Amino acid sequence: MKARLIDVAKLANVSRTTAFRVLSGEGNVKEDTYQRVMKAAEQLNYRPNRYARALRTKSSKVIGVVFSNLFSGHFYADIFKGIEDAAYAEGYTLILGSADENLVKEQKLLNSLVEHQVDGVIVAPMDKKGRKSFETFKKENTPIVFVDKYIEGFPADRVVTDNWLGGKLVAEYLWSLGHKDIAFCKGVGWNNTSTYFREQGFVSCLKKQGVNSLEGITFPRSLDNAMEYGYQAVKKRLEQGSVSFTAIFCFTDNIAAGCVYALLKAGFRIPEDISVVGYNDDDFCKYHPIGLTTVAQPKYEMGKKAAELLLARCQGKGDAKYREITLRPKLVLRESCSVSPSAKM
Amino acid sequence: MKARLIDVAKLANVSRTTAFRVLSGEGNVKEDTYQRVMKAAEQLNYRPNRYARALRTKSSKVIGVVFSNLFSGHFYADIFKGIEDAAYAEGYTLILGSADENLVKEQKLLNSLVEHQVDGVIVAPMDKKGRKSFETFKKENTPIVFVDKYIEGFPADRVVTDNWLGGKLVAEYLWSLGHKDIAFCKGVGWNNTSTYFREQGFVSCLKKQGVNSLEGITFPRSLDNAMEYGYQAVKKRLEQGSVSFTAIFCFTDNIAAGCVYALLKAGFRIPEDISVVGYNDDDFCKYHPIGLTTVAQPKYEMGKKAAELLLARCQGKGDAKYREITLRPKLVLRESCSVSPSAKM
DNA sequence: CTGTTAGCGCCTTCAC
DNA sequence: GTGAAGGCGCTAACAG
Repeated sequence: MKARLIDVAKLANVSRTTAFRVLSGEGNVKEDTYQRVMKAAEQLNYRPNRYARALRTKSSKVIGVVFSNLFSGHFYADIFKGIEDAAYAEGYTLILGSADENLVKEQKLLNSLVEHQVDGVIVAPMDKKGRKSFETFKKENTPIVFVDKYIEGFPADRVVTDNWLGGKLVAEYLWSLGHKDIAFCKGVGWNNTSTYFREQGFVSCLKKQGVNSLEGITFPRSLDNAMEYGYQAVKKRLEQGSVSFTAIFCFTDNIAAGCVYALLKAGFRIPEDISVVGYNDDDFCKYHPIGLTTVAQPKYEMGKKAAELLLARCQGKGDAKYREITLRPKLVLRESCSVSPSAKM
Repeated sequence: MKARLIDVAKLANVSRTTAFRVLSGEGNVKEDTYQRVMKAAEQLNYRPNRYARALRTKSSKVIGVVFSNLFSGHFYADIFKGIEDAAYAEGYTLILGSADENLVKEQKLLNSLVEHQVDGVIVAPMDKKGRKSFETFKKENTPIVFVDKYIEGFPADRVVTDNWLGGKLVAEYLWSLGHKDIAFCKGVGWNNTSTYFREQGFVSCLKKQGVNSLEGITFPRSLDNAMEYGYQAVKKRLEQGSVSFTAIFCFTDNIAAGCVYALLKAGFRIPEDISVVGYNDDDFCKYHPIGLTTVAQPKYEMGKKAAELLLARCQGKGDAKYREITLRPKLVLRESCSVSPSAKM
């Protein structure tokens, strides 16, 4: 299935050696030959097999990293742990890469994984714009399992939580406390299924109830620090003028932490003046001086299930039909929400 | 250097196939033969070469994990990012494993990395008791670079920060604020160079100044959640009776978050009644309602330097002498410390 | 129960 | 400027 050096060579009508010389960039080759080989390689989507190479050169170009403990208590960290446990139990090893919210890097990582002949991949795709990368990858016949986020209509298993429900739970809760002027703060440039459904569930539920005002608060900058993002978003909003909302729903706990900080600095009391809800139930929520009300997702479970699904496919035991596992989120009540001050008036 | 299947076979006086049958546990072999092969394998410390195996079986037993972003803003996460950037720039790939504060698991991870023929490893060793694992590993001639923590006297490069200085910085600062009754809260069972020196720097500096009391606060339980640990440690201490200290130095920010929470719940004001200092300068410190004073370490830098050192060695460019790079920590002042209430009296 | 043999895909020496 | 051939270490089909 996967193109080998010899396939490229044949297509270009040269020997393996010549093809190698071209592709490795070493040795002199006639311009014409060079072009033919390059074209053939591209056509076949050739990627060298790193295992063969490592075997031959005795250099794997892989580095092991062993930490005494991982960064647990955060969203992806806990998902990773779930994957790790399930994978190690079956003797599998993990290569981890972060796309840093950068589509090109996501693509590159996928390519690198093809070279590594991985048996499968677990991906939290960052944006539907990345779809093409996955389509290319899929041609290698390597199974993909989406976790947390997914590409709609793509032929792959997936394990997610019900984000629509998550948004709805928050909406209902805030509504039940009498909040009718509500804001939400999501990451800018987030264009993925999770936040999309979270927003849909939240907004549509409130609109149906007949909310007075529903305001989106954002700050247009890159996302390397979600806490800073939440902080800046609220700060900017406050500078623009007085505020009518009595509650904010933040799409992650980190954003919530930043919002809370900005609100507090500006003299608001939480929850008396403004209620805040986060999402994910990261560890710190519980130990935040204002216990953060949030929506918990079964993160570890998600990772574990994703790995199990993938391993089943790797071992040819996967269902013919792609599975779509949807786990339930859960509202975790703490102290950052109270009855709306306007309702009390 | 590394033992191959054929070496085992020769030593046991059997064919490769028989040796294979024994080691893979498949097929019937005479008890006597079985024993001979097992003994030979152990003697030679044989580990199958996963590249050869992957090439042959067309299954790598490796899974790729691609996340849209990583859990940045935490200690090991940022170190990992530094490693990742340096490694990817040179075409290297990373296998990440967490030992979960478990020596056996650390050992297993190392073994797995040997099978993977990694070109090198970067390790934050969790305890000097794990030394033997590294010695075994070292026999494979694979370079090791220690990051953050290290095994004393072990022949390997290392990149750390000056933890003794970090402890001293905190001690001097608290002393300058007039604190003379001070507590510290470190993780239980932590027996590594980082916390050891951190404690030494802190304690010895204070003793020299003539501190009134210096109390260690701990809670003997496993460390899966450092925030909970800090919380429980303080809670337990408060239950035991009244408190004389006016400041607590926590060995990580997570512990600090837990301590702060417990203190607040118990009615103490921070920093008016008790000052708190953390360590690491994780992102959340800045957005904590009580801005957390802490000690920043150049985490990303540490990871990057470690990777550079390792890559140099992998490419035969390493110094004959092992390098010991020590970076400087920095005290970050925020709002969780103030002049000692006893000094004001 | 044990051994012989061939080949995975790549890189590398050597010969033309 | 190009090609043929061999081997890295392991596994699996086939013999005995």
